[in-house]
Formats: sequence, C-alpha cells, structure tokens
Amino acid sequence: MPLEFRCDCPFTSALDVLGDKWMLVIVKQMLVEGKETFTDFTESEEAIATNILSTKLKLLEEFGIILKTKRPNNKKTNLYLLTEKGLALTPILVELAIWSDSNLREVHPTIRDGEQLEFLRKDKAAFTDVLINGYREKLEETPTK
Amino acid sequence: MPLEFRCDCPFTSALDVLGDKWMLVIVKQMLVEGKETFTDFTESEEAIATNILSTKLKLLEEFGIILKTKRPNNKKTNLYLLTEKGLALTPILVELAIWSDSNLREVHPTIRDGEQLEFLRKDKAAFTDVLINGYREKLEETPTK
DNA sequence: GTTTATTACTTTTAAAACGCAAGCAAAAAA
DNA sequence: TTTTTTGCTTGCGTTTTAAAAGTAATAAAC
Repeated sequence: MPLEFRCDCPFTSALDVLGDKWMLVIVKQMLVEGKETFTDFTESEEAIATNILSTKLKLLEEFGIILKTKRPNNKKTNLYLLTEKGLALTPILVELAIWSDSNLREVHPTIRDGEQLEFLRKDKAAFTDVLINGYREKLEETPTK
Repeated sequence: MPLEFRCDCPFTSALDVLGDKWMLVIVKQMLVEGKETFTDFTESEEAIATNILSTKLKLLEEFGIILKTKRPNNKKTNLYLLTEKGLALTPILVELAIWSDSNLREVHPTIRDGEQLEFLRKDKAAFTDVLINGYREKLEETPTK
C-alpha cells in the first residue's frame, strides 16, 4: 500500500511517515534500549501489540528506516537494525526528550529523570553523538547473514 | 478526558502528546504560516476536518501549548496563539524538516524546496531563532482581550 | 518424530478519524 | 431593524485504525 502524502510541505511530510503513536517509539527502542528482535519489542514497557508491531516493522522497512536480517548461526530469529536513514532520526528523538523534560513534568510527574537526562540537559550534541556512535559500534560488532 | 501516559519514558511521553497526524501540523501552521483563526486552519493545504480541528485545538489548549483568546474589538473570532511551551516545539519541527529534506525526496519527489529550505540547510540554529523571534514579535503586535 | 518456543499473520471487536451537514451566536450588510 | 454572512461547534453515519485474541508456520529441543 503506497503511502499518500497530504501535500508538499516538508514538515507535514515527515509527519505523514512518523506522525503516529508507534513509529518513533520503535526507533527509540532500537537506538536507546538496544532492542533488535521481535520479542525484544513485545517485552517493552510500552507493550505494543504483536499485530501492530508486525505492521509497523514492515512500514519502517519499506521506508528504509530499518533493515531486517538474521544472525549467521540462527535461522529462526529475525534481527531488526537501524539504517543510516533511521539513525538520522536521532536529533528528532533528542528534541522530543528535551521538550518532555522541560514541559511535561507538571502533567506527568513520574516521568523518568537521572544520569541520562542530566547528560542530555548539559550537552545535547554530545548526547546525540553518543547515541549514534554507540549504535554504529554495535552494528560493527553484529555479524549478519 | 485525562490523557494516559504509556510509561515514564521521556521519549514516549512526548509522543503520547504529539504523536499523531495533526498536533504538530497545527503548531507548524501557526509558527511557520502565521495561521491564527479557526478558518485560517480549515483553509490550509492539509485540509483538516472541522470536527477534528476543534478537538485538537482543545487538546493543545489543555496542554498549554496554545492559548485561546480574542481581539479586543471582535467578540466573534477566536484567536489561537502559541505559548512558550508551544514555541519550545520549534526545534522538533526543524529537525523533522531536515530529516524530510534529506531522506524523503526519493519516495516523495514533489516535496517543497527553495529559499527557506536552503537557509535551513545552511544554518539550523539561525533558522530556528528566526522562527521563534518572528513569532514573539508578532505576539507583541497582537492586542488581545 | 514429537513437542515446544518463537515469529508472524488473521480475525474479531473497539476506538478514533473523517466527511457532511445542521445549529448557533456575533458581525456586517441591506 | 431585519437579513445575510461569518466563525465556529456539534452530531451523525461511514471509514479507517488500533487492540485483543487466536491461528499458522518455522525451527529448535528433546
């Protein structure tokens, strides 16, 4: 099913792809939490339903944001990995977290705080780099078929 | 209706509020296109339905992202204006546009290009500042009830 | 070979989005 | 002052999307 773009606006077009409850959450789980298999995702605290997970993984793959592969020694478990196009979403995720941190605590007091957030507040660019480079290293250490 | 947050993750919580087809599009229309009345929004190229617009404006107001007011001399037309919390969304919108610009053109060739995008590519921080300061000036020139 | 776990798809049910049109109050026009 | 237009808001029926649960396929373990 070919996605329909609402118009030619770059802002809106990004939201045509990413503007829903799950797409960026899945990317976050891969980038920040190191999730990479189907069950990894189903065990997340966000508790995504398996059918929706299936659909969204397919969509992400279609857009070239993730890549579906396997480990050389395991023919069963699929591996889902971020592509460069997916890694390029990091700044968006970072800005979302910053906005939450400073604007959502009054309506959501139990929102997480700690070392990571402190680092993010102190040096956004470094935080972004750590995420991206950390993931790139992981990719190099991951043999795929 | 009180919004349910899925969990305590700052990334996910931002998406609980903003992760849908419309919330950030409406903010963009205000920030980038200067829209401020109900009919302004309905006349947008994204063509939002009136009932959804009504719902989303109410939601945005509930979260303190926008503010609903009137001009002193007009009791009919509502004015919708971004608050500081809303203006703080600018970096997110900017990152979305950057990602579109460099990752969406292959699947969406007619995506807009031009002076604005060139400026954005050249100096992201300056682009962001222009948007925010431009909107702040407009606010000062706008007398409200 | 049989069992079990993992992954993915399908079906069913519920919620949200949408298009359309009616309703209402304020403002502008006649 | 009456009428018409403007600016929203609301309600209803349809379509789309999400959630829950159950089914199928595959491969690993026994």
